Formats: sequence, C-alpha cells, structure tokens
Amino acid sequence: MNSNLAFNALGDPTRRSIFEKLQQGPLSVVHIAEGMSVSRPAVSQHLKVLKEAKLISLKTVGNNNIYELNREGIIAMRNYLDKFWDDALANFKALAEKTEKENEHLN
Amino acid sequence: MNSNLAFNALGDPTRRSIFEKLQQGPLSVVHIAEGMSVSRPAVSQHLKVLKEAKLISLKTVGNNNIYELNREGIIAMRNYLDKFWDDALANFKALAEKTEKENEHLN
DNA sequence: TTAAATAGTAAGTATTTGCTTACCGTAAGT
DNA sequence: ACTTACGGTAAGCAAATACTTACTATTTAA
Repeated sequence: MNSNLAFNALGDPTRRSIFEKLQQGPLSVVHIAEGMSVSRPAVSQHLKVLKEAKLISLKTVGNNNIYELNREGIIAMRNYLDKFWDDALANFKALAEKTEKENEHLN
Repeated sequence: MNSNLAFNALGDPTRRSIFEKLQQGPLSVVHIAEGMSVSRPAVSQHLKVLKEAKLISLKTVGNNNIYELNREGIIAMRNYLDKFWDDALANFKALAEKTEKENEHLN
C-alpha cells in the first residue's frame, strides 16, 4: 500500500519541516537546506523519501532541482486519511448504539 | 506541538496495525498481542507511544487493561491534518493566481 | 576552458528505535 | 495461602535509519 510510504515519510521531524517549508512554494535543494540543522546531502536523502512517497515532485531547471509539493499525492493521502479517521470513529457510533440497545433489553 | 507525537506514533507499521485493530473495538493487551508477530511487551511499549500521542486511551477493569481509541485525540488530529493539507494545497492556488496575473501583464 | 555552483550517491559512523528476555507487582480464582 | 493470568518496566541487543564526509557529474559563469 502506498499510504505506508507517506506515513513513514511524515514520521520523521526533519522531513516534516522540509515538507512544511515547501508549503510556501517551490524551492531548490540549497534553499531548502539553508537554515536547517542538517547538511545538504542529508536533505537530498530526505527529499528522495518524500518523493517516493509521492508527497513532493521535482522539476529540473538547468542545474537546479526545484522541488515542490505533489498535489495529486497530497490529495490522495488526504482522502485516505479522511477514510482512516472516519473508520476509526465509526466504531464509537456502533458501540454506542449497541450499548443503547442492550440497555433497552433491561427495561 | 502535539501532532508531532501523532505523526511519530503512526510512522511505525506495527503501531498502525495496533491502531487499526482497535478500530473494531476496545481490547485488552493480550488480545491485541495475539495474532501479532511481536511479543506482548513489545505491544505494551507501542501502546504507550500511541497513548502519549493521545490516539488511544485505557480503562482498567480489574486486572485487565482495556485499550480503546481516543475519540477526542483522533478528532483533534483529523482537524489538524485537514488544515495541514489545506495549507499545503493553498500555495498551488496562490501560485496559479500569481502566474495568471503575470501573464495578464504580457498583453 | 577553467572555475564555481548545484545536487545526487557511496561509504562509513553514530544514534535511534524496536524487539526480546527477565523481572516485578497486582488482581482474581482455587 | 497459593497459583495463575494480566501487564508494565528494565536491561541489553540487533536492526534500522539518519547523518557526515568525500566523491562524482553536470551546468552555468568568468
């Protein structure tokens, strides 16, 4: 399953901060790296993970690799999570109804 | 920030499968552990992480620790993520509008 | 064409993290 | 009281993962 990659990718704080940085707009690798506490190659490695999770994508402009958020991947993940939370919460409803029904029997 | 704990908690596949198991309803630790490929203490440790992330909670019944999904924590995380994705996607809109405006100037 | 800048990859290290076994306390059943 | 079941924690180990430096290729600028 693909969402596993996204879960894993966002599980790391450095990758999350890279992802959040890209929310402002497309950036080259050096620009992403500057101001961060880890080296540029480390950033490159994180970018690879985010890219494989389809959360970001890249376009090459000359010698610059410009990374940006991957709209489709993000939408897919959001949809997955919407269902994920809905399923999670559904059992509360089911359980509440079940308990209610059992209480009716007691009357 | 609290959502960091949730991101981290769901970053591990074993914890996700525990979480998904609890979607069916409340379960004691031994019941969660059975059928899983890791030991009961390992499950206990994962439960601790999920609990600290407020994704699950526990009620003690006699000698049994019954874990269940934490409704409020899940709703909080869902709301956070809704905003998270919206923010992520907002820059596409802003960027598209900016590009459009620049193109108008060319006429 | 030489130099400087961008960025990916490889190799190695160090830290983190997940797992196991062993142990302990507590509660319920005999 | 003794035993059995439940489950958290500690210590130690093994595996994964994040990071660094060094190297390479490619492209732009001087």
